[in-house]
Amino acid sequence: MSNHVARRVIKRGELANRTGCNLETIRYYEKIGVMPEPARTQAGHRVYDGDQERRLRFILRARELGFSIEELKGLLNLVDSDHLACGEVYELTQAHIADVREKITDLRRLEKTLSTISAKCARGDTPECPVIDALFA
Amino acid sequence: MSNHVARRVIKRGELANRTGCNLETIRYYEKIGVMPEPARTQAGHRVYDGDQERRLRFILRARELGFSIEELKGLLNLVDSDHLACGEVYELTQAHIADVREKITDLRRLEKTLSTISAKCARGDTPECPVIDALFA
DNA sequence: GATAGGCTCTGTAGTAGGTACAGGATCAAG
DNA sequence: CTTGATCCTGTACCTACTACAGAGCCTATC
Repeated sequence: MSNHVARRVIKRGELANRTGCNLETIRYYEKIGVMPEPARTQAGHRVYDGDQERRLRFILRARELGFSIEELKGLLNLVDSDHLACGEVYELTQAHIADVREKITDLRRLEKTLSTISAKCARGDTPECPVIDALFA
Repeated sequence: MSNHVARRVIKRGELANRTGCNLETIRYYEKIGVMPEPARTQAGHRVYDGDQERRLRFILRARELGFSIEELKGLLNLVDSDHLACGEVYELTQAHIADVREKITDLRRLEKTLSTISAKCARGDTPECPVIDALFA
């Protein structure tokens, strides 16, 4: 007997397969409140519909783009609100871009320091090592 | 009465102050084995000497340069060994530089994607938002 | 209709690299 | 001798997951 409202619902394993998301991560997203509590079969198995699959893809994409869970929650609040204001999304995105740029700057500085140090290296078997010296300095 | 071998020893709080390291982090480094177990006063208070302060500075500097704790342990093993081979240090450093460069590349790609998406943004109060659309895509 | 093996459920523990307590002991100054 | 700073220990918390154990369920085959 098929449920009269059932239209293409899937279980957790299939959702994981279709989205490439780890099985347990889906449960985790439910726990932290970014995924809604899904419907259940009589036996208690979670069932997901197309909307929920789209939401999960949104979450995964945002995470892929480096949005933290907190930033993601901000985006989802906007998505979930009736009056989605593009300006607010823009602000969040700009803030995130600024974060990313800062990280890039930091890493570039880091790379330069490391390269400079390691360029001095004789690479020999000697106990004199400019890398170690630089770390001790 | 001063201990006959005591020469400029400090306690954990002063070590933290002098190095800028968090107080608890020192204990943590001891726990994970990158800092040695220090001497103790009769009351059980940790005391550190100049060598240990230098070692902590080394650790902090390596962490600042983005070496993971595992990488750091590798460096410390070399430092602690009798036959410090600069070549090995060089290898570890090069591997780390490669990691850093990869992170930079990833973040640059990310920044480009985010900038492209957000450049399309009208920043209006409209419910049409290219950022959200891009995330749902 | 029994059974095998897959799936799902729950709670909990582990990862990196720390940070932050609580509750008690000790130390130094007044 | 008291007060306040420092120290001790163990444990919990943080981010963002991931992995497991032990149980229950579902379906295909015999």
